[in-house]
Amino acid sequence: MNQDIATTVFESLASGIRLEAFRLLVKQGTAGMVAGEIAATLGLPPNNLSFHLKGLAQAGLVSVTQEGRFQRYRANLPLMLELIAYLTAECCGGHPEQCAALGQAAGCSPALLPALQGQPPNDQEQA
Amino acid sequence: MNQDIATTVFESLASGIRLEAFRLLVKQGTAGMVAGEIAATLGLPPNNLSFHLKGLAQAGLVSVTQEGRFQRYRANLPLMLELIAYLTAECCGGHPEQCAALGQAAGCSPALLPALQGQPPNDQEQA
DNA sequence: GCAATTGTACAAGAACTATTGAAATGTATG
DNA sequence: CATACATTTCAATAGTTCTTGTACAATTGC
Repeated sequence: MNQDIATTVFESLASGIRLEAFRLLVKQGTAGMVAGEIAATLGLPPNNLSFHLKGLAQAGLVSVTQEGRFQRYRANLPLMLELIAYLTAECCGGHPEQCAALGQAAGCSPALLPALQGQPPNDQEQA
Repeated sequence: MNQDIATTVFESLASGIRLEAFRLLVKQGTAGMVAGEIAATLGLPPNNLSFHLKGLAQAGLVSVTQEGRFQRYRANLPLMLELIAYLTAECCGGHPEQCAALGQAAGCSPALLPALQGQPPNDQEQA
């Protein structure tokens, strides 16, 4: 993870259409969805959705697989985890207990946490 | 958390300048930094930085406190946690074990995790 | 009250992004 | 081989964002 990748990812999620498409794919998990399904679910013209899915794919947030004449899209969760780690790197200048005074967030994330906890804090490649 | 807030936050972090400013403030923790310090650290013209800090503040990612003639900025970590929860809401369609096959992310985030784990998965306000 | 310092607000131009419609690509089917 | 289907690509337009320079407001100290 570096600044370029991070800004690209954020830029990708800065559009309501791309954000909804990504969240929809997160919900589907490894099953993913084909382009037409996504367009129908979100009520969007296929060419417009294709434009945004392309952006998500270039940012690495989704992956694409061809299935006959369908294109199946899947969310890339590991990238999100890297991004979170990048954002909170060296957080609170070595006094992370300051960050612990929080009380929100839910969803499915608990399932993601073991992966986070298994790693000791380490420096990113920042200068 | 809703789509509007989420896109605003992502939009805020989609600029390299704002991303670096936010990460810098995350590192400072509750101490925060005054505008001039941030501008000097990032090597930016004060008016340009002010423009971007304003965007971060409007998105809620940073808070501002006046200290005499200084403006002290601090990162808003709880908002980031809400955002992460929003992104991963209902992830994998009720089969979150699919998400567990990850292995990355680090930094200070382990300190943030108890806050996440304390909550059972629940629905967001999406339709 | 006056000047210096810190920080923000405003305006203009260049660059970028989003949406739409039409056409093209590639795959399955009769 | 011809047709229908799923998706992408291209071109044009409209709107938005970023950067720079200048001007303004607020606080401090004499």
